[in-house]
Amino acid sequence: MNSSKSVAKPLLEEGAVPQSEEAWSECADCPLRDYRFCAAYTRTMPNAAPRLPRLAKDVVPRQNLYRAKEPIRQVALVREGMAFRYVLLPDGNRQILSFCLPGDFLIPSVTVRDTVHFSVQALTPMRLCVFDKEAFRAHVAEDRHAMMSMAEICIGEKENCEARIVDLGRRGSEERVARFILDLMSEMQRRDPVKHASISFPMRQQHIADALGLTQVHVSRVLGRFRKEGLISLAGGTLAIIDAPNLQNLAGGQRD
Amino acid sequence: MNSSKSVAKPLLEEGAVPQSEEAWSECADCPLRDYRFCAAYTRTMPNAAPRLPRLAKDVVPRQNLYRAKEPIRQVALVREGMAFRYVLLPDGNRQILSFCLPGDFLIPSVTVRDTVHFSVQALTPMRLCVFDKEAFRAHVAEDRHAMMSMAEICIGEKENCEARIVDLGRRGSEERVARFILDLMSEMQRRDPVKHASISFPMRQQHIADALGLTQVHVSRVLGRFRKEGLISLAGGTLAIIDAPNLQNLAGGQRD
DNA sequence: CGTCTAATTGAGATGAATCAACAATCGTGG
DNA sequence: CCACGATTGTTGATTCATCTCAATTAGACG
Repeated sequence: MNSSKSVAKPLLEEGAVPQSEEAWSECADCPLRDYRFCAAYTRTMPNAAPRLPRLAKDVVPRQNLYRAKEPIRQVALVREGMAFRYVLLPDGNRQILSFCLPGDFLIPSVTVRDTVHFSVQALTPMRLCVFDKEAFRAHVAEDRHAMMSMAEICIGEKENCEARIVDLGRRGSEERVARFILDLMSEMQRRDPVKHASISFPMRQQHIADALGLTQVHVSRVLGRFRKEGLISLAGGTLAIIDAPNLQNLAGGQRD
Repeated sequence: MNSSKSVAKPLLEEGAVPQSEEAWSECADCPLRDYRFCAAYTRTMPNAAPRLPRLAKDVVPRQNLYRAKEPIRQVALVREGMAFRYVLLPDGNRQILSFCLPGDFLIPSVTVRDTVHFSVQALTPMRLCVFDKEAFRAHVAEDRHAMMSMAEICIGEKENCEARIVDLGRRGSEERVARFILDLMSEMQRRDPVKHASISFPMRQQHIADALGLTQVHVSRVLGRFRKEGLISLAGGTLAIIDAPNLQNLAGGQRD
């Protein structure tokens, strides 16, 4: 099944010197400047230097960023690109738990945990902001804003999980796919409030299937139907919602 | 479908005087004394009075303890009995997200949220420990142990959600039911380390079905098979695991 | 171009849902 | 203590959504 044999390497090499000057200046132009943790992080800029050094790191699609149950070494935040969190079952099946979009931590629970039970893999080329784990925890422990931001993020993630449970437990395949598309669209819009007619949609049908508890073949059929009915257009990694109202209907109303 | 028409009343009446003396002394004999938040709460006992007043409250099966999207008024912790968290879909279907066992908060995210998207209903008669919401938040904000405890609890809940996503997305009905039973058993054991051959199992087949994304009819068949094969015994609200190894096999190995 | 991966399409199998009837259990009041 | 209605669980027959297997086409990329 999905076998990428690459070995996970630490994102931040041992003994690497955090390039805080360079990293620090980058935040100023970052479109995520005001989003969630980044807002807390850049709060005192440009007057004070950030208390927490940051390092940039680029990764390549299909690269394994973390393997389930290994000790987590650093804290990584997505600056550009997408990744996904997944668990591999003994029978070779894969369940994707969630996708990491720009502004997300790869593993938010690193705040409290040294290990998690899922793995993380890059879906596109990515640029990550990497923090030292202990420094990050110390920072969160003493900075009230950072702490609140992490609490907010973890609870938001739990709410997403719960929404997904409802999808998997009680909705049919068309409903699931429609909601998936709409959710992704609105998440992207929250991060970049400029309204785009279309968004980047780098996941393959296999990813959608593994996230929604379906088969790639079945996802193909559902997307085919959506296209045929003029609800969406999806090609070359770009998605556009053509008939939002009817897609909403198929999705069984708003999510909340 | 599941229509209990009772109106949710605040667990703690307006203006009620917290009976802190009485409540305080009760913790000493509570079997949950050393479990999670309770451990943090009773940490300074019996030398100092608890900083956070507590009130006992009893409720009755099927009673609605919280309705989705209403403002949360108090913080409630289960002392005895069970409840479940669920969402009701427009089509009348119900998805149970999780069960609240002794020692659990009904709504852990009350630490940060004033509202959540699921409802909570008592499954058995319950005894609850109720805190004032603002006092609780103030307490958590200033007590490092309480804070860590809440972080631990919220992240643990997220991990449970993720495990459930894997179940719903990628496992068949027998696997789901077997895991459900084993998980419940081990949760009960964590709370009461005394080894019992059987545990209280108050949920109806409809609850199991709504938790696992199945039908009550199908759950009946699966449980029937389990009984026939001598894996479990389940009657009169009491469950015993007879053949743990084979049940584990059906469940597709350990959960982690 | 040729090769590899991803997507489409069809035919048939299957696990779980649905529909329906019935049996067992529980709680309650007489 | 029994009789009753209400709730819960069991079982069979049938249907349906989704999976599986398999063959084919379309894209991506050197």
